[in-house]
Amino acid sequence: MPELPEVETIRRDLAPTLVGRRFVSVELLWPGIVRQPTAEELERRLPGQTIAEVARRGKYLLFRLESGETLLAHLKMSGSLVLRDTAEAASPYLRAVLTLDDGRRLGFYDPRKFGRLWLVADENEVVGKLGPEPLEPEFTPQELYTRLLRHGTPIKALLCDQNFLAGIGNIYADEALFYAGIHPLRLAREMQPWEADRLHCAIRISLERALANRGTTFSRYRDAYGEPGRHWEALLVPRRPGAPCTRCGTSIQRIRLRGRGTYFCPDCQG
DNA sequence: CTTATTCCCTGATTGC
DNA sequence: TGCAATCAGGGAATAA
Repeated sequence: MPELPEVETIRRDLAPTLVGRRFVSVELLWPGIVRQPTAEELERRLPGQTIAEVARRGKYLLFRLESGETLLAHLKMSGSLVLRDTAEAASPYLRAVLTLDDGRRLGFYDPRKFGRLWLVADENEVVGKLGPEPLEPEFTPQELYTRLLRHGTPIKALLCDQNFLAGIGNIYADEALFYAGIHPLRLAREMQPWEADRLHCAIRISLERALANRGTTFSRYRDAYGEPGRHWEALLVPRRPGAPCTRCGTSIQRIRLRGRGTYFCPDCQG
């Protein structure tokens, strides 16, 4: 479950080695990984293209190419992108290998086959509808408050909606709401201005703390070197029902919201 | 326009 | 112990 901090960690790992490099070949061990165009067309069009920039939008990684086209990758639940200078160890989960002109290889591993690749002329075809980037200056408490009022849905569901705010998923939505002291089922349009301020701050701090620890690994997430992140131990909300709240010791509750496990402290987030 | 539900996929976990 | 059923979840597609 790579979310913004995990994808940004991978981006920072990849950018210095990939910018200026050229793709020389594409090997699709599971062609279903290509969402757009067809697998055959991506195999034909990507080789020979040089990487101008490695960017991120929400949970998407963007490899902007000198041609103006963009290669996009989404890791979804269980994907990882690992850079090596030798051939990959045999793995049943290796779905694609992108080889670069310096001999390095970018392996896309994904046990659950949810992850996808796109090669498009206009990246907005894929990421155009995403909400604001929470760490960018355009995301302000005032803007958050105004937009919260337009929704009659539980705040947790809204935080996970990529068209409302890009990059937050199940874990960091729970973290931010805990930090802000807001119950996950509170309706967005009932939020008070000061609560939107606290939430805005809480979102940023939750993401920045995780980024400083190179992301949260609790099962599969790996950085571009194949290493786990260190943030699992530093999460404010233990993701086990009945575990003591890190702030007050009360038993952490688990509910199901939109099919997602939601953890919160009934005392701190009353 | 909004919000809610189903489905994809497979390793891990739970239940009998 | 073993095997089947259930769980986990990001987001597209679909329904309302």
